[in-house]
Amino acid sequence: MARGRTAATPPTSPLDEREMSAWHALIHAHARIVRQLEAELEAEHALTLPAYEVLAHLSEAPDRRLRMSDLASYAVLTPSGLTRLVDKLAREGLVERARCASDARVVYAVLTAAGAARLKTAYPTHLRGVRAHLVDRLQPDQLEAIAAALGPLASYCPSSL
Amino acid sequence: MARGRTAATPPTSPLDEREMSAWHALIHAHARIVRQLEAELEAEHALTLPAYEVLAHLSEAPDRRLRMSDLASYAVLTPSGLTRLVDKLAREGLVERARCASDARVVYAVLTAAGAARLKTAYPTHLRGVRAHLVDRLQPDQLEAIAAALGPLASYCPSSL
DNA sequence: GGGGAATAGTTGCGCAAGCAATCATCTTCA
DNA sequence: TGAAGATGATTGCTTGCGCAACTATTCCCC
Repeated sequence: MARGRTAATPPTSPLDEREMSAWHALIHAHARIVRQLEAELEAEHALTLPAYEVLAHLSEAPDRRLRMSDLASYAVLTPSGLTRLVDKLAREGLVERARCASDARVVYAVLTAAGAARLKTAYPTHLRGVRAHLVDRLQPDQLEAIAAALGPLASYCPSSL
Repeated sequence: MARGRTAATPPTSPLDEREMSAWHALIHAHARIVRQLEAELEAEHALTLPAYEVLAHLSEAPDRRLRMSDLASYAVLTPSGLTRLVDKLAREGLVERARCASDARVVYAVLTAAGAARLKTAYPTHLRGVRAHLVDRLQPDQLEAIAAALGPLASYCPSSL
């Protein structure tokens, strides 16, 4: 816990102005962007953001299928959260479950034709939202900086780690 | 809606590599950081992150009190969410409600002594978390870049807008 | 090869929190 | 002044989702 430090400093020094504002900016910007995006997605296509992301990731996966646990990390959900989300999407016919031949423990979520179609219609909304609320409001170098700074903190860890 | 664009471009052009990775980095990093932070806060002090933020904002407010609606925007909650959170904190004796003399519609949330004490013990945990999961993993200029880029997108809008 | 640990996924449970509707109060302006 | 609209806060309802516990399968290795 205690890494080398001199006697007089407190356990950890308080956040300075820059640190505080970065932290708050991250929290607030995220909340605002995600909320708007989700509201639009929900209003126009009856999809939550995680649901959209599940469909999107499946559509880009080989064979349009992914293991549940990989999908969970992609979609920023816990395994249990993903199970229920896939339940729901399956009820709507947008994905299907498929067992894995070589390992009976794993389950694949597979994008159905209906799911692909739904994704296709929702895509413009999502794209427009990401642009309107994030991308188009930043300079290219700012986008780069965010990706470079936050990317390593995200560490997808799909199946690995 | 449609700002000037030439005929051949699609409604909105798809996200390029840089844009995609910034967007994903934001989503994933946020999720990861907030989850860890919240887990620690909850385990050590039985406080959710929004609850901590409410206490923290109150402690810095003049007279240790804030209007419900202002507090809601600070804490990144909807009014209804804040009402219930304050309900809960009040039940635990960490905050109190106070009516406003000049406007009977507004309610102040006021930090109690117990709330201040709880905040004081939770502060190190929060601080350590923000450092460990965000601040200490970035270069100073990266923090600056995040604050500069995301700050405007957050737009606190405390009571004003 | 069989027993214990690890891994994949699912469920029971509970809670946090958003939306829409409602109530109370204040403002405005005819 | 009094009726319509704004504003602040709360509640009913619903849902998404995380944790912890559980089952099923596979891996490891003695």
